[in-house]
Amino acid sequence: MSENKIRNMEEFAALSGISRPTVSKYFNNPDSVRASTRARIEAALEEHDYRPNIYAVNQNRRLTKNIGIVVPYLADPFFAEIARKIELRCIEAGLSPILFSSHGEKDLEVDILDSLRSMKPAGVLLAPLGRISDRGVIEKFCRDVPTILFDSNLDGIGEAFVGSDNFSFVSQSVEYLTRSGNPPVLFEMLRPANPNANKRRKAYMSMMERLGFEPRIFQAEGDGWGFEEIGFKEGLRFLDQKPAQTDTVLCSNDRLAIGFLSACFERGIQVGRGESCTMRVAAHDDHPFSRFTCPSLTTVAHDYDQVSNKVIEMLFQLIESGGHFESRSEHLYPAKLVLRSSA
Amino acid sequence: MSENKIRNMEEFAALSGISRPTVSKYFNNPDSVRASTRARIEAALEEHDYRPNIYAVNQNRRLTKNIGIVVPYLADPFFAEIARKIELRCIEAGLSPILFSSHGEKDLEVDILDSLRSMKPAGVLLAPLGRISDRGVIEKFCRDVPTILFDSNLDGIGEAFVGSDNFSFVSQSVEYLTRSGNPPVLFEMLRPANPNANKRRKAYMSMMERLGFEPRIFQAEGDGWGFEEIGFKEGLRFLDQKPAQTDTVLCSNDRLAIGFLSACFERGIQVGRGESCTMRVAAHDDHPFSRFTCPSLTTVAHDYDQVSNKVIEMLFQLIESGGHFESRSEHLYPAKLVLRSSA
DNA sequence: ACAAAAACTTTACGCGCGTAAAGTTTTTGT
DNA sequence: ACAAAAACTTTACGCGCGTAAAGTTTTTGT
Repeated sequence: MSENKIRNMEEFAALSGISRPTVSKYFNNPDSVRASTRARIEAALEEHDYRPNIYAVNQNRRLTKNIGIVVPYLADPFFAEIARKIELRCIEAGLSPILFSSHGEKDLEVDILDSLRSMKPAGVLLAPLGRISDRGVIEKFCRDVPTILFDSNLDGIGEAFVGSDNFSFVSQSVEYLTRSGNPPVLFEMLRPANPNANKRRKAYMSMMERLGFEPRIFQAEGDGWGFEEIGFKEGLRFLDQKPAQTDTVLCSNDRLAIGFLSACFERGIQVGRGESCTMRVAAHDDHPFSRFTCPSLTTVAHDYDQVSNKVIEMLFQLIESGGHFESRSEHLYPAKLVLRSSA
Repeated sequence: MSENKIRNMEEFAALSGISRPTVSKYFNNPDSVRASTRARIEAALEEHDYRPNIYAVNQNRRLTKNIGIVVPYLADPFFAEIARKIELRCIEAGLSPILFSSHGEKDLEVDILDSLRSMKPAGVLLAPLGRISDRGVIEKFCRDVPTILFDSNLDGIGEAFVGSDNFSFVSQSVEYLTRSGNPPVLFEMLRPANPNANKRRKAYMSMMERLGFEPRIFQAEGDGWGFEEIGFKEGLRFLDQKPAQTDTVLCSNDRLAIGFLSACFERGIQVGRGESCTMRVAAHDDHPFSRFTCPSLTTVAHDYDQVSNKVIEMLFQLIESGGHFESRSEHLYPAKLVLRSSA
């Protein structure tokens, strides 16, 4: 590796003995040049380490190879995990993923879409905030930029939606809980940050009806993304109700359940299937920490791999189709019951 | 907002009635033009929504306004949290933060630095992987790109280091535990992913010596960033040792403790200060979930705000100094003991 | 061995901006 | 009100690349 720095493609082309337009062609697609010239260019690349100026490249391309990935709240390990999977797949495919988090704030989501728009990305994978999203802004964005929604759906927006099937989550948890004990009360947020929560409530209602039980819902107060805190505080309020409503609680998601379990512990209530236990708790999502709660949490798991694979597959299809699909499709993946100790 | 799209700054300048060089000046620094012309430009901006092409802008600037933020493992909520704070501060200051996660992989860290180098960032905030980092690559990167290290230090690399004082963590936890009960055994990883762990071990040794107790260390097997799993599995191994070593355990970090508490629960061991409890557990970091473990975890907290503020302050100083400091400085912030129920 | 096809070179222009230089207008300070 | 300073306009060039067009060399297939 010689130390003389190369300023631009012109200089590099001269050193490699290949003309600049051909070198340019190579960087756009190494397979588009003859094997012998490719070898010469790569030999020169070994010697001199040169990389095309990404800004000059992107200025002249209609679309870049950038992929915007937007999640609503990165401090939630669930999103960190799925973002990680998607990122790695993009890198493998020679694309440049750029990760953004809306941090639970509507304005920040708008700002992110704004700067994404000026980045001319080949595609955007957007998990919207949901209930509090500025629907108009997102709709307009999706008309300008090829976008696939994931995790939470906004009807009719984006080229496609990929996510888990909320009915599948709830049907499995309700079915299991009713089969193995008393029917569950649903513990959820009064004003959920995420539209999946609404779908889960509806699924709970319909499942309970189908099984011939009366649905009962406890709605926790509190806003924002501090679900554990809400689950804890409102869990205490729930537990302190007299008379006790039930011995079986189904939390809308694992993060609420983590707080709820903490409230049970605080009140000295033993949770689980054992004889000495007076409460059963289950939830949905299979959060990375659910294996380590006390007791470990019985939950229903997303199929991370299926969802992230499908997101990537749809993204590639979208890019090949020139950024637009004939019709919008929705892809829902079933969830898997994970039996642990809490119910 | 009229709908005719503006192609470039030339067109926008014409519409605003101001010459293009002055408009360019405005976008670089709105305060550098007369108030009256600024008003005219901003009036036109209201009407026509135009934004300079970032690629053309960045091509011509020696340095961009991009700030690279690199963390070792984003699925760890601790890093998600500190990244969030730093990101928001950059946005406030008119910079463009770009977040990367090494996902615990050496090669990915190298790739990230590689692509950051070609992005001509005004500055980079790097929390390196640590023990497994390719030290040579990072050293070379820091010579080319103005970089501030945070969270974990690499001696002599980067323009400055900002982080928490590991000795402060351990001195407070050990002091508290010895004062209120039996001296603690340190529960740590045999091959910690992070150099902070080594500093904590040394601090533990010296604190125990100073207080006149014999240091005892349990080293958990296992590699990678799945700390909870390691804490759980090796926690079981620790608890099953006969004879029992101690009733007081100090985990090197909270994520190990989350797994360890789960192991205690599994073995039916009651943890806490109460009369019926047979084990005390404490740790370090004040992980976002530590408030919701069962029992809630006594730990020592990073001063997130101080650290992230200082990181940002040093970044701004670095940019003003033209990317280089006269001498490398290290800034360590003391931690704060957080008493909860586990010890 | 030959023609056709493919891949290359040479030349040239354009992308959308930063920015320098020279000249003009507006503002500032007394 | 006046000169000096500041801010502007006009003109022009450069950044590092993509890419088109015309001409040349190399490869391919028979």
